[in-house]
Amino acid sequence: MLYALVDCDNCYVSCERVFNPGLEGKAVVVLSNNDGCVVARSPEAKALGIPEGLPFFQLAERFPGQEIHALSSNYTLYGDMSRRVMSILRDAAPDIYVYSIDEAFLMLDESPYMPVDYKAWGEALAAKVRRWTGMPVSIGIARTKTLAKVASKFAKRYPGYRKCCFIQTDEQREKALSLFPVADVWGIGRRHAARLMAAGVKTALDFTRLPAASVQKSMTITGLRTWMELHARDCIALDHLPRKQTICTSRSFPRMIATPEALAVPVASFAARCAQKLRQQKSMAQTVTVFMSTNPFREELDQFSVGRTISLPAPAQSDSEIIRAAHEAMADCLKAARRRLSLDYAELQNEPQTMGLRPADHQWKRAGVIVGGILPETELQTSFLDIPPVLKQKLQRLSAVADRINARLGDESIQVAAALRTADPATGKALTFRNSILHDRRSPFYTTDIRDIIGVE
DNA sequence: TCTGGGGTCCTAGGACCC
DNA sequence: TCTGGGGTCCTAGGACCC
Repeated sequence: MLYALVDCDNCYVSCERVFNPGLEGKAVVVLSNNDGCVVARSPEAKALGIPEGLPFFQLAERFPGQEIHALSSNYTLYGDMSRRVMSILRDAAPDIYVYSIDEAFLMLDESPYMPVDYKAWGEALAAKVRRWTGMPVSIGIARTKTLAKVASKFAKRYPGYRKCCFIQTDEQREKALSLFPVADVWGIGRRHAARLMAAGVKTALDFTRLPAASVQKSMTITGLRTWMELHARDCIALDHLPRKQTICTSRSFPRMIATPEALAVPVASFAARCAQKLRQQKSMAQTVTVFMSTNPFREELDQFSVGRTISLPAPAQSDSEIIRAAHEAMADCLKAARRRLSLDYAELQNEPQTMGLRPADHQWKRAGVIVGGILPETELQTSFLDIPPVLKQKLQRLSAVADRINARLGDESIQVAAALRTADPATGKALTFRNSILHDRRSPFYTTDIRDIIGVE
């Protein structure tokens, strides 16, 4: 068995360039939600030394006079481009595992009777993806997934590989690992890398020469698996988990929020989105967690973060059941926050100079909803603790109808009123939490909205 | 003024039971 | 004065990924 890792080069930037060739050869960055910080960079932007995660507002300060194109993220576009790339990969190999929006593992058979020149096969596949979608990809092929990752980095870095690197022999493996920084190995993160470097373990090859027992001791079984994979022993399983075990929707707010009424809107929106994801993967949840935190960058303000979990009376997947539980959990969170504040208040009363001062409410910067205890959707089980079965079925059907309308007319064409804000004073249009998120620099929905289709003049 | 989001896995340690 | 032991379950926190 061989693994081919197909990795899109600078995925988000490449998506933008397909439809805006003027960005070719320029320093381009794509920003997170609310245009918060840099999440993707073109090679030119990397060459300028722009770090990943740099707050957008520091970009102009840190790189004055540079021509840098900064774009809001357009996940609709990236998701659609990803789907196109993956469908080509699915034609190339029957067994494929989509690992993330920009990566997939292809499982390749090796037959002694019909040997395949996988190096040439990979080069042709990369060229085909590029020609059909405009997306540049790099392909690494090896006996384990960790080694395939290493190979793909070589394919990306050196044009001589023509977008495909095959680590075939032991000799090639050792050579590659001796040139590969230990910090870049899949599964070795910042913490472990720093410790290894300090101990003089600099390359992936150095790492493979450590005794297995000491690797397990300091990096648990997870680290040992990585060690074995680098020794060409296939041991990291990609669990084909069709259903996620938890589903989370969370966002930072463009401005901080202090009142429960204002917080209830995004929380309902997150809950509805979680419910929608549940229905998409044909699951039901047994618990709903809400968490929220203040702005850690505003050190002068009172800091607090809190999360509370509600157990549902029976598994649920409808918008209204999940939202109701989320609001209950949110109320618990706020109660805990208030308790904290009144403790602080009591302490303040003991200090003569602050006596009589009332601590201000927390200013929330970020919140989220997690649904857990996920079970496959089955026949509705009746439980005497649950809402009446007739009502439950009605709520299910209501959500299903909403899903169909949104599938046909676009997301958020119809939604639960609790996730709505007041009308936008300028346009009179209902303003949802989601379209209150800032994305001033977003490209058009070239591939998914007929109004945004590219024109030729 | 402005600082991302969504997951998984592993382990230590506490709660609880007998 | 002396203050069990072993098992299981759960959770929080840390580490990692993209």
